[in-house]
Amino acid sequence: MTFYHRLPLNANVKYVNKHTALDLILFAPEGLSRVELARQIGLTRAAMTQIVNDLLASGTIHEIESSNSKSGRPPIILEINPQGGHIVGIDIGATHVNLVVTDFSGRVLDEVEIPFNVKEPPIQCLDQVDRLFRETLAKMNLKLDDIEAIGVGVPGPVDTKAGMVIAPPIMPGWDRFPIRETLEKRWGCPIALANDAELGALGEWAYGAARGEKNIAYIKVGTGIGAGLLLDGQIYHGISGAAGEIGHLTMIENGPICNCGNAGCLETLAGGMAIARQAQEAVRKGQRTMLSEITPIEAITTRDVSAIARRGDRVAQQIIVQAGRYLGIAIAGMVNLFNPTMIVFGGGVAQIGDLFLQPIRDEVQKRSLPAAVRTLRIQTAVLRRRSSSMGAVVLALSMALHKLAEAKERR
Amino acid sequence: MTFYHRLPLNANVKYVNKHTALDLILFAPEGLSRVELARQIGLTRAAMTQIVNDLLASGTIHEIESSNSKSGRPPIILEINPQGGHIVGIDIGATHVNLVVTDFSGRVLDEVEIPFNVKEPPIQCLDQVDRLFRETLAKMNLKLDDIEAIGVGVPGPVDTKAGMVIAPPIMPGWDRFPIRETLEKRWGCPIALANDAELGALGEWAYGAARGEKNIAYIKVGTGIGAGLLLDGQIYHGISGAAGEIGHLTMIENGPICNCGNAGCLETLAGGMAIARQAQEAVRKGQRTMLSEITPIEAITTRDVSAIARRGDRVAQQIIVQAGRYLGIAIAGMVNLFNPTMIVFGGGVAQIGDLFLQPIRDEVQKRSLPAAVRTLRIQTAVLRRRSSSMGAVVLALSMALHKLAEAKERR
DNA sequence: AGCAGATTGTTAATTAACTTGACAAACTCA
DNA sequence: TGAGTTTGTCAAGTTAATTAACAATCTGCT
Repeated sequence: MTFYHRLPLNANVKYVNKHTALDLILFAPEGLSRVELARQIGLTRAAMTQIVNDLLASGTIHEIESSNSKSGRPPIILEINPQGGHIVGIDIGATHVNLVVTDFSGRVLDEVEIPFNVKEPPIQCLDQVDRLFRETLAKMNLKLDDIEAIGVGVPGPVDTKAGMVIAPPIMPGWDRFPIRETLEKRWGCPIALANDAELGALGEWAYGAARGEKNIAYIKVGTGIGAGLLLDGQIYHGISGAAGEIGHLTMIENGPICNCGNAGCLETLAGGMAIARQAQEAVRKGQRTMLSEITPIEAITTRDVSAIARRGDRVAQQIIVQAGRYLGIAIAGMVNLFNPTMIVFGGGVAQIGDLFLQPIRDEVQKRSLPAAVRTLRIQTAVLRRRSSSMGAVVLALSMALHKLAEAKERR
Repeated sequence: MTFYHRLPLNANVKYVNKHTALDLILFAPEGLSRVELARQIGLTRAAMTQIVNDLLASGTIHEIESSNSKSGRPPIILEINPQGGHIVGIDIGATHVNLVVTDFSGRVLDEVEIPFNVKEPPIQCLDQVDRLFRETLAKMNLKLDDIEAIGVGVPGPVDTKAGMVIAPPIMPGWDRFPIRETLEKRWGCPIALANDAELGALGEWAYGAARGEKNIAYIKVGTGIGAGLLLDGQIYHGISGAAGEIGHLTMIENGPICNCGNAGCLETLAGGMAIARQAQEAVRKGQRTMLSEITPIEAITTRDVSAIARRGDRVAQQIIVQAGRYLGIAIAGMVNLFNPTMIVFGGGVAQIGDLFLQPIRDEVQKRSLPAAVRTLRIQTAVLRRRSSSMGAVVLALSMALHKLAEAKERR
């Protein structure tokens, strides 16, 4: 069924069509011609000429030559004008901050990443992010004025309107802290705040493994586990921004105790924390493994397990495969519920690669509806550590572009 | 983020606004005035007068007087014209067929239900539905011509465009059988085909427990278990129509064998089949219970367990509570994933009531994110056995109305 | 080279849908 | 009874789209 999409309030037709065209250009990797735009939106070429002229006049887009044509006049390709300014994407993770600076075409001009601890007080944390941001700008000889918009991802449920996180499990000190307001005041620049997994989905959809896919899920497997959902090219947020919180699905009714208070949560079995803990337990039990070379035992990290597994250690491999299996069961459930075209795995643990991914694929293959599996692809993120910060760029860029397209429209 | 909704192809603005207005009137329980419509769509009153005149001229809607006004001229309330014709909604379940005939305002004029076996060949099944349909028309002194549209729900993943089911687990004989084509040929009337759980969601949203909710899930707990999702007022279908297939979520890794081939599926623990099976096992084990009064043991049904539980039998109660608990765990996962505003339980087993619902609520409360639980309501379907067939009516009615609004528009 | 055929993009005239602003209609309240 | 308020309509003006013709620029063929 298609109930007709409601136009935004104060529906101005040209407004809608112009911005639709802008979005289409933004997300077409190779650019679009006027004719192609007209076809996709359902307008005539004549109308599209008008709209495109508007966008050109505002400097939002520009024309580039093209040579590939089978017959007839070659189309003039339209692209976002990269000279429009700079965009910054910031991914605030549990244990790191990743920051990228791009131009308006999404090309990464610089990237930095620092270790970080989200459990510290928000003001202190944001100070640290502020320093990183300003240092990077200085290094690039950029001023605050050169930045048109900034996207920020955080690892918790976001209230987009309020610009804050609500009751976040892994960053309780941030509950209702006015993140967007604080940063906007500091940087004097429009800020878009979103959940990091949602941004990962958006990033991989716009620039990564999931280009052109219709319904995707991005699974961030780091210290914790979260999912970002993109339905029909839109972030699906849920009613209170808590959609995609798969880390606390109950996998074993009386399994290991989770710090959320329940038992047998997915995170206690498949996250980075779970892998490290199981490795430490294996050593304590005295199993024959290279993991025991690391001292003290508490220092064993997921990265160690991954490295040692790659060197052929059976115990380490077994831990990773088992984690993958549990994650696979959860993902299989998600596939039955969402029936997406693609699932992209990102975050630190996902970097382990096929050793981790294959048991996931196996379980999904085994446990999901054949109809759903047939149309499904499962892959790792191609933007790697940048998935979320590039998603933040997309969000900020979209914001900046639509503003630019309006701003100069006064005729 | 809001990427601007794309208008349908051949975007005719008036077309969109007219149909948006029509949908708003259709789903406003008490009707709407021109001013209210204008406010919701974002047009002026003058423009709305034009659009409403169009709809009035086509006979799609009609005006009714209203008296409630605080001050100023009382608004003229607009409603769907019930005289537009008749709509039929048919819910083809695994073990029954429910058929309702309504007028254009969704008022039920007649309802019939017969036992049924979906495992028999599709042609035979559709013959049976055809007979039921024609008998009911005859009884009501209606002719085929009086029916403007028919909605049909089936218990499997539907390819809406093709009008058939794809690889359905519980009705394998129907795979790719041209259901819509067959019925359209027989009845010479537009048919809308959809999944029964999706229709349940739609029905409860339009006329039942979930009116005005934004994101809802309808859980059909009958012989099997399936979910229908309504996200932002639209059926969420997934890419291959397999969204919401929660019956085969893995709940216990090495649990009871399911007829889908896996082990520990939700359906083996919480569906109608599971409840009956466990009751039979309890009697075989010689537990002290009223269930043992039923002979032969194989004849014990879910309905028996429900009835005996209501009379205070501990064993029967325990079976139902345990089923509710498992379902609750699955639903808790779904809540973390979807973050809906409401979950509505329908289907035969859900009719048990609070004995079944309370353990579900408890588990969800315990296992889902607090942010998601706070905004969530869990209830039983108010349309009872009619949820899905009323959803089919909504689908068919929407189809018929939008056609009617266009048909007479030639000026 | 030169022309047919194809496709893209533009222009001018026309049409359709919406807005503006004024006003009539129908109620409540003092 | 009249002031205040809200709904609905009307006529004129505005804007964004369509239609239809044409210019521009390529490929392919002879």
